[in-house]
Amino acid sequence: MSTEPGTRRRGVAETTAAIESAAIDLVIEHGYDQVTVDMICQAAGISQRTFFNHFKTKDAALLGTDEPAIDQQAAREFIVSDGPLLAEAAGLVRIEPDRLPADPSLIVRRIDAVSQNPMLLARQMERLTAIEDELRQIIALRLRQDAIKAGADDAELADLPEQAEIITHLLAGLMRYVGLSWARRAGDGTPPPIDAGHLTERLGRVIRKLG
Amino acid sequence: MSTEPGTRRRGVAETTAAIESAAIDLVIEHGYDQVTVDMICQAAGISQRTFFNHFKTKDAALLGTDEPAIDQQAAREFIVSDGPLLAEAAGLVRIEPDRLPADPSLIVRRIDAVSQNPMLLARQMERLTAIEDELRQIIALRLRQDAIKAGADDAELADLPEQAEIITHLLAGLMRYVGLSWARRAGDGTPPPIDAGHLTERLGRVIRKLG
DNA sequence: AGTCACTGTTGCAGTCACTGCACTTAATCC
DNA sequence: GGATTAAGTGCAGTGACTGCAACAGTGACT
Repeated sequence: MSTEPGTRRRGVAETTAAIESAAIDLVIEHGYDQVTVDMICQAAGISQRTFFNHFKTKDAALLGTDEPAIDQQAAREFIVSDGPLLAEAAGLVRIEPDRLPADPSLIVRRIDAVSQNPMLLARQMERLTAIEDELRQIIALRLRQDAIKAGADDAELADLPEQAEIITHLLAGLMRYVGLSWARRAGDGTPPPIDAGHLTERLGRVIRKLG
Repeated sequence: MSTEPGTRRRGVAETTAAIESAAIDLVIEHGYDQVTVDMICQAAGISQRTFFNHFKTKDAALLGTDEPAIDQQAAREFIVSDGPLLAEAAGLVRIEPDRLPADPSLIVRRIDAVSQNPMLLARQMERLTAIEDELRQIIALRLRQDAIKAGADDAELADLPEQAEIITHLLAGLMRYVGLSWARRAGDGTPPPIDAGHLTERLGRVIRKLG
């Protein structure tokens, strides 16, 4: 009896992927509010309890397991770099490559579903706040580096933490733009890599106008 | 028998304010997760059903009824202004004065509670997205004004909407900072007015470092 | 005084998201 | 072949939230 005589037997990754895929498809078809966890479970062929063993919340299943994180190597380079601060900082946050879903179309479907839904968008923002502390510290280090190079006095150095905080908040807003514009460019095909050069150039033009 | 012989009699505003105040205090004391709607109801002296007649969700009670909105008069001045773009734009978003709670300390307590909690922060962000479209259009007008003054060519003008979008996202991040630092400065006393000059000066120093 | 509409409030029953605990079954290791 | 572990399940319970029906004051009209 190899055909599911009760408890399914598959790897964690497979089940997780099945849940994610089923959840996204259902939300795209019926809308976020109309989809219950029970429906997702039925579509994925599992029990509700198993669903919550794989995902902490319904939203988590829709956002997926690929959380944004700071690229530590890039962060070390960032601190001592001379390049444009904001554009470079935006490049620090990436999705861990080993957590990317096996099915690439899932990402596009997900962005489609998430961008339609304010609730999910808010949750996605919430994820970013998790790494904001880390980000602020890295930016503070970079500011310190820059200030020392420029021969700053003590009063200026003392103000850097506050400045780092402002920049971190600006960056949080910027990252939302990066995500959105990337999704927009992806359309319904395979997502293209983020164009760092393009972002840098455009940001440069924008920043000059802010002051 | 004037003392609550069953159904309380007070205006909507009074009950709403009582709920908000009780909710905030409980969250500050016990933390978001530890506070149930039932607890809030008990503290405010109402039934659960009444709670949900006043607020759609538990989060809504904590965020309050005073939603941020754009000051239209200020917006008109902003479009033709020569001042620092980002700092001035941050001043456009205000809480409608007639929706301010009677008890001024409530705002400070609320920001305190909200800033502690990622869940609530996300919800607050969600509210801001409601006015982001409007904000983007205003910024686009200002950019156009500036560009024409500077004698920009068609290619530059065509890029302005995209730039406006980036700035709007940066601004969304900045507003979070403004709220936080304002609450921090308020401490536990009466909230002081936001110091526009201070913000402008500090932002100017920061923006120079972004490029 | 009697009726009427309105407002603020309530209880109750039910759905949905989510959790803790105890338990089964299938694969794996020794 | 028995012990261990990984994946999954059932169940009972909590907390957020909704729809429905009802009830009590408040004022207004007659």
